[in-house]
Amino acid sequence: MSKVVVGMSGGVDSAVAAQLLKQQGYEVIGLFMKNWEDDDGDDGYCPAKQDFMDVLAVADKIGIEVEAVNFAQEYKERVFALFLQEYQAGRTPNPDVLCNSEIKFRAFLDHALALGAEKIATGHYARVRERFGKFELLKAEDGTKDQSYFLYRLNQAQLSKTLFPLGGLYKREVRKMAEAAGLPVFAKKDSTGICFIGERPFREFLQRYLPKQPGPMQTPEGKLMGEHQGLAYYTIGQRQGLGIGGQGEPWFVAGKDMASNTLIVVQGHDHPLLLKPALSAADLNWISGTAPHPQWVYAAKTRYRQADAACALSNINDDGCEVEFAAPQWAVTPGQSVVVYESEVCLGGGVIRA
RNA sequence: GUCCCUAUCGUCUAGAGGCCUAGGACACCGCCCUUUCACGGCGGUAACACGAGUUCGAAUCUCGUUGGGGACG
Repeated sequence: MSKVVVGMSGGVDSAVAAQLLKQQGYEVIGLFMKNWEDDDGDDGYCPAKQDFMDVLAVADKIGIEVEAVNFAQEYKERVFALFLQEYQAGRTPNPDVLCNSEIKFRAFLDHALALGAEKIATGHYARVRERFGKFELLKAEDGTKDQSYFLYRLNQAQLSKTLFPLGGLYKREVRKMAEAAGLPVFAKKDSTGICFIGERPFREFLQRYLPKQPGPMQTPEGKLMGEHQGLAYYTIGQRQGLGIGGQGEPWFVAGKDMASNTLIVVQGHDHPLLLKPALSAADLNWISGTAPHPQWVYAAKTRYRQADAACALSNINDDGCEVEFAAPQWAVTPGQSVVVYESEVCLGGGVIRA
């Protein structure tokens, strides 16, 4: 009987994942991670505590052992530090992408292996397929919940040890199974916000780490439209929080000039400066271990939950590549990830530079 | 310091006596969406500068006061 360690968050998804594995005859151990403790001194309730209670309740129900681990140190060093560094540089990072490759599928994986597990599992909606000795990352069956975007930084070694029990299921089925199995979290609301940190007023949160740095908000022509609180607090395509009222269409962030501490804003959702026909990416990761053929037609997402956009890759090398889209993409943002697909297969991707 | 124009939600405005318990857009707030940040969808708060008239009835007419804008000073 092979041993699997399941990452359990306290939500429905990981609960059902654990339950399915148990049903399938694995020796299942649940592992609860606490990776964020910056707020522990603050008053107010601690959601992590409730989550752990939920994990215990679920584990008790399906009859598995649970352990809690703390990777707060690792999270801070390998994810959060870079997160802040990117914001400071004016980019908009995606911490959850790093969290997966550095914490869930590294620190956590290592820990599980040390416990004698053969595999780890999570409640992610994605699939792994072994083909010709290689492991492929596939989109989830439930296209509306597909989370392969967040997993594009995984490699062969990581995928070879990973199970995604929910990959072939629809979210509503998962909830039904949870209810049928009597799992107490069957109706629990999906969690959102940065993984392990949670949903919160974002600007306020960033301000705890990055000081305000007010400066001008200008149109591309140089007309002063207002004052921003600090370039780091804004992202390309952002509309809310600019405070530009009055005549006509809404305003959006189109760019940042770090040198002059100026936020560039434009009016109208379809302003040309918000549309980019191509981008360049760096810090690439190809899941198969080798870069895809240039010139073929692929699909890519520039942000999570975007529709796939037809594109071609070129100038692929160790440092980066270029991605050209069939149709211009809206609000392509440095720091976010481009993730490349070939139909259902997630090939990998990189971090957008420009 | 004579005369003229103008004064509506935070902002830009619709409104030319009853259809206005004042409409829209943008902003703002909330909810939904969402394991990033955003986008998006839905909803909400909020104004007739003030006073006195004329009218059955005034945001709309008149007269003052106050605040803005104007090639005689």
